[in-house]
Amino acid sequence: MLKTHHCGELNTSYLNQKITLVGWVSKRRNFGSIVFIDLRDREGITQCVFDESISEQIKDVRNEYILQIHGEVILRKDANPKLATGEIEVKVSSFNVINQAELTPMIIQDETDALEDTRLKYRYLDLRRPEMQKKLIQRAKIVRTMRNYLDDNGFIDVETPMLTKSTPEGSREYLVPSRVHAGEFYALAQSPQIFKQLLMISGIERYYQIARCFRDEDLRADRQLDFTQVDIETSFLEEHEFQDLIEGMTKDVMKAVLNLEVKTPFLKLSYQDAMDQYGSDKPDNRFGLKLNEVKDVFVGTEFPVFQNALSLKDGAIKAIVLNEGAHFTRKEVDALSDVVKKNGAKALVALKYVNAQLEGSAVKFFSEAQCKALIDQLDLKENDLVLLTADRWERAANALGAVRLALRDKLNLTSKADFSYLWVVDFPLFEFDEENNRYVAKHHPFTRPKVSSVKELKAHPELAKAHAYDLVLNGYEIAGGSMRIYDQAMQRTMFELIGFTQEQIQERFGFFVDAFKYGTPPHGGIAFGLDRFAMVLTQSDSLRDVIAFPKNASARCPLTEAPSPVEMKQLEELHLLIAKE
RNA sequence: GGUCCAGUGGUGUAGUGGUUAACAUGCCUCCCUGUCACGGAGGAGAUCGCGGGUUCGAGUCCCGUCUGGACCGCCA
Repeated sequence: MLKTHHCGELNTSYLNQKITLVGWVSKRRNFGSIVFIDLRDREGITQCVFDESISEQIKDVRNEYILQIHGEVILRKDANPKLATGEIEVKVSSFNVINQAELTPMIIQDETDALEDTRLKYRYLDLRRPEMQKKLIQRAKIVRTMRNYLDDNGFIDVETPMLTKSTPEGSREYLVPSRVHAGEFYALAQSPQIFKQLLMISGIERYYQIARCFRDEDLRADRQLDFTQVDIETSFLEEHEFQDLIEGMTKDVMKAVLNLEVKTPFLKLSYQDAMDQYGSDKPDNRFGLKLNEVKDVFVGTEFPVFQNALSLKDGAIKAIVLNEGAHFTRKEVDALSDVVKKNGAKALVALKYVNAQLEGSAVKFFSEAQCKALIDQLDLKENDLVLLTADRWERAANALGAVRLALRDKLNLTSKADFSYLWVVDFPLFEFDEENNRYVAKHHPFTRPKVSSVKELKAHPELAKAHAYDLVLNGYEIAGGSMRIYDQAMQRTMFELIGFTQEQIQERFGFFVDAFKYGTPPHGGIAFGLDRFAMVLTQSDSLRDVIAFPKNASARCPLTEAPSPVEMKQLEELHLLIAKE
């Protein structure tokens, strides 16, 4: 037996026992004739003491060597309350060096000073850090809790193909050339969407899968090329029944992982309200600074910045009031103005309310009545800062919503230890793609419209709402789903409205449309972004902290150096040629 | 595709156009019997990402390029 205990379990109840531990040398403290070694494994750290009878022998032992130590558990002279094993130590009688280690390129402790690039290159060392191990363990606990809940509620875990058919709609796909069929390609699944719907048609009724998905899009701190979805689909449930089920699962996860009780039901906000109040379809509602609509106040103003919004049917003038914000410097306001511009709106107008008067370069364009109306409507207090953006409704709301988040970060208005869930519901069914001059499905083309008939949908597609819902946690979309269309005519209408010809429908989704003919149950589901969920629950800043071997922001793996060129022979087998640049 | 930020011993940072590039940590040697971020003495370790330019003189200014990060577009 290599070891009798692990490095996190010994305490005073083991006093005087002879034990054997194996672990990595985390730290040496050398006092000449007495040497302390912190021995580390995945469960924790135990201090081992080498007294004068043996200290000379470990003179050459270095950090990250793997030691097997035999010894006796004894009480410490001075306990270390920071360690779980801090009341005891092991008096070493003998030891073996199981393996040596070269000097590591980074320090293996929680407070590492290494940059992420270095950490990813030596990920196997980075993952030795207790903090990283804790995150992986918490992630596993999230998955286990979700599995248990779903298993207990009659769900069946079914695997669906990763190599599947290309459906060039939605995100860009990874194509995989077929060796057997020259010139033909699989696509890596962007999601098991179609298969899980087919499983409903098969009568599986309740399905889930921990599914790896692949999307060839640019990465972000909260986006990876391949990521994990907890994919769920059910038949015969109403939207609210399904949401209740998901809330129950979320509650279990919070209890199991963080020992937190969360209150259900979660708040439900319509897309319209979320945008109006928070300027986001994934609002962080842990703090105030809600948006106000003040277009009415400025009707008839000469102020050029507001003219366009006032003339547009869907124009809006949105305002945020920041209490005690009047001290903001020009530079600070300019930084917020940059946020607005970056998010697509034209300009940010800043007004200060001091000495019971509005101040700011825009004020000269406003009538006294307009100023008074603004002060009343926003209920301004002395030293308030008012931030205004005028544009098309969605754009103005979105831009000011970004300002709201910038203020959150600047003023530290939230804590990562606070968790707030909400649903965003009643999304528009379509959005208009100006580039291609057509409607596209906001969620996806299988989403059930909230309309009474095909006729109604055809008459006013732009007005239709969707049976779609996003679960939002602290400003992150952690899950998204919908009730699906189960009517053939409705599904065909959806495809037509987003501009597919009959031939295209047949070519891309023929098998799917065909399946609908044979008794499709009402169904719907959701997909959790597991990585993102784990990121928020572990209070991490980046998805990369909860993925063992992630890609970096430029879609490379610094550890394996993927992607890489391949040999000509491989390309030939796949019937491929690389075009010269 | 775009915007912004960063690149200096192993690691992480400082560095106002001017001497031998500084600090912390890690590493090596020696000393130390109660440390736990141990302490003390000494030491090694950098062609300042790369290329070009301005200048008497560039880590510092300019241009290009590469790498990394954040964001916008994109992510049905």
